[in-house]
Amino acid sequence: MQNTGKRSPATRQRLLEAAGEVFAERGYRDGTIQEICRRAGANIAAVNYHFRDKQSLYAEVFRYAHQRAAQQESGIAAGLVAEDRLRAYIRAFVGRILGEGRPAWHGILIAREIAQPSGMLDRLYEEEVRPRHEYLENLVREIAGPAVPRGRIRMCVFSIVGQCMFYRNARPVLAALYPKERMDPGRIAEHITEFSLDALREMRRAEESSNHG
Amino acid sequence: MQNTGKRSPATRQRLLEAAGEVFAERGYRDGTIQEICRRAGANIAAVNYHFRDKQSLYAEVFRYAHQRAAQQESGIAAGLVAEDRLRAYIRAFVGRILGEGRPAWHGILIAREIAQPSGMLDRLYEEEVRPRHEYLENLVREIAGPAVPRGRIRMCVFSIVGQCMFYRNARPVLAALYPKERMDPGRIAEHITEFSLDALREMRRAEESSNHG
Amino acid sequence: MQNTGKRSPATRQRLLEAAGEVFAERGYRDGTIQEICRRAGANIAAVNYHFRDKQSLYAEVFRYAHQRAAQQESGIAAGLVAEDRLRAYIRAFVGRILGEGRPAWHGILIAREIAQPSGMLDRLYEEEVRPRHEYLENLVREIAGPAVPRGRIRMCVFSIVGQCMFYRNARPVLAALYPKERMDPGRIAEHITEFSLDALREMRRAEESSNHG
Amino acid sequence: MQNTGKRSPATRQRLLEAAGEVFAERGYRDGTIQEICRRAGANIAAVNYHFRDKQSLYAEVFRYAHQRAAQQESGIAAGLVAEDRLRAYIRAFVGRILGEGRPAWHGILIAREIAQPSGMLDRLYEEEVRPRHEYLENLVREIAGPAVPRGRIRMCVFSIVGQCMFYRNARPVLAALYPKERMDPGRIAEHITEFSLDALREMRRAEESSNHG
DNA sequence: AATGAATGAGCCTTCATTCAT
DNA sequence: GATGAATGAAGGCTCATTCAT
Repeated sequence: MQNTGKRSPATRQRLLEAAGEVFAERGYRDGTIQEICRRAGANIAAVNYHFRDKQSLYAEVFRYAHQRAAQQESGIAAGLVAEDRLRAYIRAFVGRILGEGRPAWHGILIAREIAQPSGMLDRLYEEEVRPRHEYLENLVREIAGPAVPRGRIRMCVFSIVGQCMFYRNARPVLAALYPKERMDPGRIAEHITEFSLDALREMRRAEESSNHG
Repeated sequence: MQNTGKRSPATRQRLLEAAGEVFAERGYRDGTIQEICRRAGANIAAVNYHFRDKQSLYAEVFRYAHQRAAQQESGIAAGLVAEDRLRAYIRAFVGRILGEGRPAWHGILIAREIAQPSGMLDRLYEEEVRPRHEYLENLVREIAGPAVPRGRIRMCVFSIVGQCMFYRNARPVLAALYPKERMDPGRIAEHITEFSLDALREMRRAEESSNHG
Repeated sequence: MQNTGKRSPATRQRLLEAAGEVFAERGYRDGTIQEICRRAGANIAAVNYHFRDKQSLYAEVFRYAHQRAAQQESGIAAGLVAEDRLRAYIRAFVGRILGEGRPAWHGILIAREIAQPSGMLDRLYEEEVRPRHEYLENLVREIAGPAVPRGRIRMCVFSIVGQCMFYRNARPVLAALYPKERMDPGRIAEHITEFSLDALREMRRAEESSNHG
Repeated sequence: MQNTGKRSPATRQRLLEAAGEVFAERGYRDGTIQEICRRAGANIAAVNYHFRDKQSLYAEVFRYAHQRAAQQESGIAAGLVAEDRLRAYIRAFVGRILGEGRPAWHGILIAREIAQPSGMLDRLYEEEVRPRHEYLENLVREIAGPAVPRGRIRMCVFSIVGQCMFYRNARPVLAALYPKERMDPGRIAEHITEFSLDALREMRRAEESSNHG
């Protein structure tokens, strides 16, 4: 019916893209297989044929998105000083979060899963979240200095990530509160970087003066 | 069957409490009326009897929670200097977010709504979120100084709120990544306060030196 | 739509009767809930409301049929000599098997379950089959005499039950092979009784002569 | 994927064998084409390719099984006296029923069809069942004598066949009721033969005495 | 001759909602 | 005021079948 003419050898991929969109828009439960198949131009039984289950499709969507994201993220900012690497990282993070990346629904999906975990995130945590946190931990350690205790470092990472994620999670709120303002990823990233660098530098200063004094 | 004997004039309230819990745990769609009525010890038709709709019940739950929260939140920290008022505010915010407050599900519900808005938040935004943001804006303005432009001030508010909210949204992630660590609201609030104050003070310093220099 | 007018307080029972018929006619898998509800004049969701599951309904049908059968079967043939009790038993058994009893589908259902056990028969075996076999064992023992070994007695019970069940299981075959003949339960029961008594009496004679000789 | 290399001209036969097993295990409706093709190592479209239908495959399975059985069954017991021919026949029948024959699923399939006729048995009845019944009728006539009326003879055949079939149909029941006992085809056949011969001989005696007296 | 991707019908189940009591 | 039996719509899933290759 739909999709007449060619044979579309990549129904599976179209299903993944459609499922990503639908799940991002409506959530896992509200996103129906019918809608997914409709958008993919496929039969209603296509999901069950290519993936086994709605749930398996959901898991596969995450794997697919992660894979696509990994293809895009290149070695940004190799060989820069720590502060500039932090700046680059935040810029990329905020950019991706505000929908500049390719699979626009990836971030939304992750935010959803974080708000209402469905149990299929254990792998996601290890593959996506932990590497990021460890990368940031090293960066923050370099900037804040070796004297800052580990727990402090970690909370600084949380502070940075929290500032970035805020623009993802609170987007509808911000749109409602300040409807006129445009979200400029560059400006946001610049602010977060400055805000955080100020705090980290001050932390190093305080730590050093308290130790060396 | 349940609730024999008395007339239970407070069925309505028990339904609200039960609905709050259920919606917080399972979300709007996954939270079934049957479960809500079961927990409230009420008949399955009670929801449609007392409230008109599942949706109306949902809206009423928000109104109810806001009302309860308003009863609790008193005028904390009146008459302190700005930095201490910020400290007090963050402490209260983080405390409430980490489940120290009474209706434990209130914060969860809001976080859910933010992640997946169902359209009944317009009122919520105006009644709950905007006052908080405006209060914080004034605080940040006081600390950062009058020279900082408005957009900057606003983003600082976002940075503060983002740091706090992170511990709500990312709770399951953090529990998975760092299972051994305990979340201490006091320590967290202290860190966020210091981190933010460092940044704000530095901002004032930079702004003043660039203007007065 | 159906069932207008009264309120039909016994939808549950009508569902049980309808389910009994449908499962007997079509089997568990082929018997659809839709057909059951249609015959019961109930909504398609009625099965799920009154019973939880199709499977639970199926189990309940067996319980219900057993209960109805127990109400009917009275203490037939108390105080008769063994041979006449056997005659009475076979007559009742064949009569029930050939559909003279009330829930005509009960026997069919059991035959079906025996041909393709669905796992919910463990209870059935203990409650229905074992008592019958033990009753018959005692009867056969009385007739064949104490000298016949236990295994032999048991196989005689199987011979009797087998002859009776044949008219249930092979009904369609017989109807196809001998379409003109009518199945007369009385004549059948009389034949089985004579056939079996002849064999049992001969067994006693042989046993006694071989022992006492 | 499966079955690479060769051309597998015997796919059709493998499908028949697999279908026989699957239909015997699960029944017609529950036995899926997918399972059949999987076991036969064939493509999922193979059934619809080699046979037209699932139903046609089912019919073909019966024809195939009958053909195999016919190849095996030779002219047992030619030239014996009637009683010994009956003994031989019962022994062969019970042996086949208890799974000693080659296509183990053949008997199960027939038992299934008898319990739940699917309409494709008309041929089966004529080709398999009627010859057996006629053979037995002649045997019983010889043993019971010419004076016994035809209806009586026929019911004796039913008694014999019923005793044998019982061990097929009631197998799971017996396994549940008497789990320790082993089914010995030889002993069973011997019992059925003796039980029946006793009854038939007595019948001849009674008939003769009542007629000639 | 044979494949496997794709189809569409149909089933079981869930769930919010209504209605007579 | 409150109950609970009953409803109907909709979703996920299975499965036999078809079609282009």
